[in-house]
Amino acid sequence: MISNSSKYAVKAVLFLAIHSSKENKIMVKDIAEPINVPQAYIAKLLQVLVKENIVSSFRGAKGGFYLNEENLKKSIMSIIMVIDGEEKLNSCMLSLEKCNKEKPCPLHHILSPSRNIILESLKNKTIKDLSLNVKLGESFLPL
Amino acid sequence: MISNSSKYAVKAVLFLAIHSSKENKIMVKDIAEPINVPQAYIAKLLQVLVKENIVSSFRGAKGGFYLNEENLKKSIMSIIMVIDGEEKLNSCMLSLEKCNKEKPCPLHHILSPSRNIILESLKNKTIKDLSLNVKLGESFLPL
DNA sequence: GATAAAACATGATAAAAATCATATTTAAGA
DNA sequence: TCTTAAATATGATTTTTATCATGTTTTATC
Repeated sequence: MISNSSKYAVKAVLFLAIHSSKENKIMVKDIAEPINVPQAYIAKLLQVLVKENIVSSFRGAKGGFYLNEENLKKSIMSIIMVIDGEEKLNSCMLSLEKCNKEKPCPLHHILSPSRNIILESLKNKTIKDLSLNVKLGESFLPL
Repeated sequence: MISNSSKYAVKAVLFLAIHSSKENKIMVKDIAEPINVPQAYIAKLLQVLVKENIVSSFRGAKGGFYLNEENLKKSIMSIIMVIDGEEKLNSCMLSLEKCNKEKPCPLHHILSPSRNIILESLKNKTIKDLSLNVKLGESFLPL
């Protein structure tokens, strides 16, 4: 349902949300190590996040990645959408193909309500929300 | 979180639950086609399900697959366990590695409750439960 | 300007998941 | 007991996902 890549991307973005700012850019190698993801791999993911306006970057010497206010307002869902694409997320869980309210598969009733709650949460929660959570000591990163 | 293989396995098992009996065995090719899964692929999955006592089979001419009463009592979870293994299911959703109640990742609070509901349902619902559901017209298979 | 430090772009490789193919064993029926 | 129909076993291929490598562009600093 949700790829490894998306998980990595979420980790990286939250790391940036907590540790970076426009004045304090962070370069890939200093993101990759603490979140425990191969550098070349997260570099690639960061590039698509930059292109999609979820992460900001600055090239050249003294460059690096950071999140601006606009970036911080993006939802967790938007990260996953950008990395995995919509179909993947919507065909998620166990739900078999072409399963919907009118013609539900045998698992639809069981999984759908929880699944919807999860999707809604991912849509509503912003990057800022979760980073605040970490700053308040209610959750932890990295793990 | 849950592999394609597991989805296929669940489809096949439910199909057998609805259409087979000890007196009416069904052979792979007559399972594969209606559930829309490659024959050789589902054949392999069925073999591990047989080995794990979730499906019954009979070799040779007039042979085929079917579910007996004992099989029907197995949970949906047990199918997934057998195909995907435990780790996969427990490291599921977005939860980052080594995330637990004591040291929750930033997504833990968001995902955990729904995730637990889903896992519990999968544990509690038997194959028979779901097939009954289909027989009563409350859900559909195949889709 | 020249140099160095960084992101960016692109493609190659490796590992895992999904799919296909083929040969072996078992049982029924003639 | 021979033939045929089925599951079973095993391994090969393909596709997808994850990872690695290398060259190019941009910017700060000397």
